[in-house]
Amino acid sequence: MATLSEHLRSTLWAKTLDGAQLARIERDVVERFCAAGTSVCRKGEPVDAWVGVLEGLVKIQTVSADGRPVTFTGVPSGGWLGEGSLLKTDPRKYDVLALRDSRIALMPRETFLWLLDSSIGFNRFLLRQLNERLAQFIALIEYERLLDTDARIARSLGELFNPILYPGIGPRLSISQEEIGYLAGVSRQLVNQALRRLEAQGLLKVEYGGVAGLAFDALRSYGA
DNA sequence: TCATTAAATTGTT
DNA sequence: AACAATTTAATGA
Repeated sequence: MATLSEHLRSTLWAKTLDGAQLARIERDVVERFCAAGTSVCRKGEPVDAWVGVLEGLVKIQTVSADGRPVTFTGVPSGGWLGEGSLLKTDPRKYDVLALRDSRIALMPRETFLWLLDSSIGFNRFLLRQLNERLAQFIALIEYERLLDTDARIARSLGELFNPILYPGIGPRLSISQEEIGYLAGVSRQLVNQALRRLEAQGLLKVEYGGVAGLAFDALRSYGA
C-alpha cells in the first residue's frame, strides 16, 4: 500500500512544487481513515482543511428539507475537494460521505493558503479544477431536468472518469452497481438495466465489480 | 496447487 | 424488496 508521502508526490499539483514546498506539505498534511458509510466531514462544520481522496470513493451530498439525500458528485481516488469553502469563511455547505473504506488526506487551511501565495503551479491547478467543476455543475442542472435514467447514469460515470478532476483513474473503474445507484440517485435495478443499454451502445463494458472501457466523451454528452 | 466455503456482486422477478 | 446465480476471496489440505 502506498504511503501518504507517495500519494502526495503523485498528485498533479505536487509535481509543480519545489523541494522546500514539498517538504512542508508532507509535514503538514495528515491522513485519516474513513470506513464505508461514515462521514468525512459534515455540513455546518467550520472548514479547516483541504480534503484529498488517496484511496477509495466519497460522495458530496446535502439532505433536503424532507430528508431526501441529494448527491452532487462522487470523488474517487486522486480527487481533492473543498477548495471553494476554504477560500471563504462560511461553514461547510455539504456533507462528504465515504462510499467505501477510504484513506483521506487533510491539508490544513494555513498550508493551503500558503501554497496559494507561493506556488504558481498550484494556482494553475486550482483554476483548472474550479473551472472544470463549474462546467460539471452546469451540466448537472441540464441532466436534472431531463430526468432520464440512462442519461443520469451516463453522466455520473462520465464525471467519475473526468481526467482533469481525477487523473488517478485507470481504464477500469472499480465501483459496484449499488454504488453507482447512490451517485446517480437511482435504484440498483435501474442501474443494472441502464448499464446494459449503455454497453449495447458500445459506451462501456460491464464487468464484475466495476465498469471498463468507457467512452468518456460520449458518456458526458449522452442524451444531449 | 486444488477443493471447499464464505462473502460480495450481479441479474431477475 | 427478495431471491437465485455468478464471481471473487479466503481457507486449509
